[in-house]
Amino acid sequence: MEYTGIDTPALVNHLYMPLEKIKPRTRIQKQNIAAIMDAALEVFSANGFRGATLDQIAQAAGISKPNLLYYFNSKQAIHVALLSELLDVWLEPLRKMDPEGDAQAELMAYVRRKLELSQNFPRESRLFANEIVQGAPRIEVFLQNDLKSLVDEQAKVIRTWMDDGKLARLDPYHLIFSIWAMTQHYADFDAQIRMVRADQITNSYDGAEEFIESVFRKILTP
Amino acid sequence: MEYTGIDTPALVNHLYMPLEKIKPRTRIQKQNIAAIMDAALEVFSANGFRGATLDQIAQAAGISKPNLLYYFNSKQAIHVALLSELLDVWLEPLRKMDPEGDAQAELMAYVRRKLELSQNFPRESRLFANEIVQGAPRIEVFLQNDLKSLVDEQAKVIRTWMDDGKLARLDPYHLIFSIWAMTQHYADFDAQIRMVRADQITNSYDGAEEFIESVFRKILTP
DNA sequence: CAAAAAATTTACCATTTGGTAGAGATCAGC
DNA sequence: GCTGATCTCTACCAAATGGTAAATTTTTTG
Repeated sequence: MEYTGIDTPALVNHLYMPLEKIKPRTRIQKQNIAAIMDAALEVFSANGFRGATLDQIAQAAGISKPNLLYYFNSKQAIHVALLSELLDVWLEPLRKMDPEGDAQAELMAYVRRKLELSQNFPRESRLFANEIVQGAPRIEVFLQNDLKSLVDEQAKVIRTWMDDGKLARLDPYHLIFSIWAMTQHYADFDAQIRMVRADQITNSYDGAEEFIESVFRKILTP
Repeated sequence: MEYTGIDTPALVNHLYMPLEKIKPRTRIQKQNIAAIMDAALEVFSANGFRGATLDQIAQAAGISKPNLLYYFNSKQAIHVALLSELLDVWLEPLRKMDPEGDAQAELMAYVRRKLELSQNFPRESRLFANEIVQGAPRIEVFLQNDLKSLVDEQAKVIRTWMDDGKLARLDPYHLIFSIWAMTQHYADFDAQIRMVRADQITNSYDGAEEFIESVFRKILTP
């Protein structure tokens, strides 16, 4: 997910605005902020917040550390900017699940979109994984509010579907968690999968779609 | 400071890792090493290798940093000792799966044992999660050897069972990965689950066993 | 109990790291 | 092509961090 220029925390005359969305105004800002965000994604996702260094990020972005700190005035600021830019995209598939649509088709589409997302954006997946494994200290508020209400809402939808006999009866929360678990596993534990299957496949996702689809089709069918 | 090779240097006259090979000889050694390992598990699992500091570990263990370094001569050494002490325990359930036993019962028992393990030892689960998400730099060799051959072996067993019609036909590797994904998710993403379900449950594992068992029963039944 | 061995403490050190100051260079708009 | 705003560079700094040296205290053992 490359930085698009939309809703990014920016720095104006060395004033840090934590979650304010400010459009970069100049060509150079656009360019540098995009480079920084991409570099930060790379470095944070591979090392976690504390494991990442500003020097690494600056180098990956092709600028100097002080210059990096001209755009984001702290390490936290970059991290927060990254996460908040990403959270929306990450939840879109779940949000898109339509109560009016066909129950099984909607859920299978969710599974498929979620898998695609983690396949196409494994670094983003690992960025979140790093954050959550370590207790989600920097996105706590978001999880408790936005994520929680979305999940609650969609769990209700799923429960209605089950009540109507359109899906096998299962705990909706655990169902959602199992979708997360199985789709993200391939991105988050990519290293393990590649090492275990080194002689058989080069891409962790090989065969994953068929497997996951068949699993969820089986367990969702009433 | 950070090096990736395996270090075996000894402190004073004895004490080298892995811990299994260490024979603590005195009461004090036994006590302190146990305290250090527990503290290190706590700190590493919550912060990752790089995010953990020796000061934190020493404090959690109730000793001074130099004293800590009297028992383990580097941060790496503690980490390696921890991981190698744990790896055996962690793989035991998979190893225990018996080709002669009843296919479904064996696999369901594996699922149950794996879930129990991550439920009873969530810190251990997160220790591995941290390590693998970041590319498994310090347990690469183990994954490529011990883990790989065990998985290959048991995948063969599972395939035989499927050939004999005792299980539904699925990719054995993906089946194993899905077991890992679903059981570990509750430990590794505990923070997320607790925040999403803050008003409903206090323990992430609430309802997990029933759900997971019903899922795997469904997908394994031919 | 005395000597040897083991354990702990105090006092350091070199690097790394996040972050700053401020001078100088470059750019955009008139 | 001038001027103010934006951008980048050099030179730093203080705190944190992994680790060491060596003296001192405690424990074990003959």
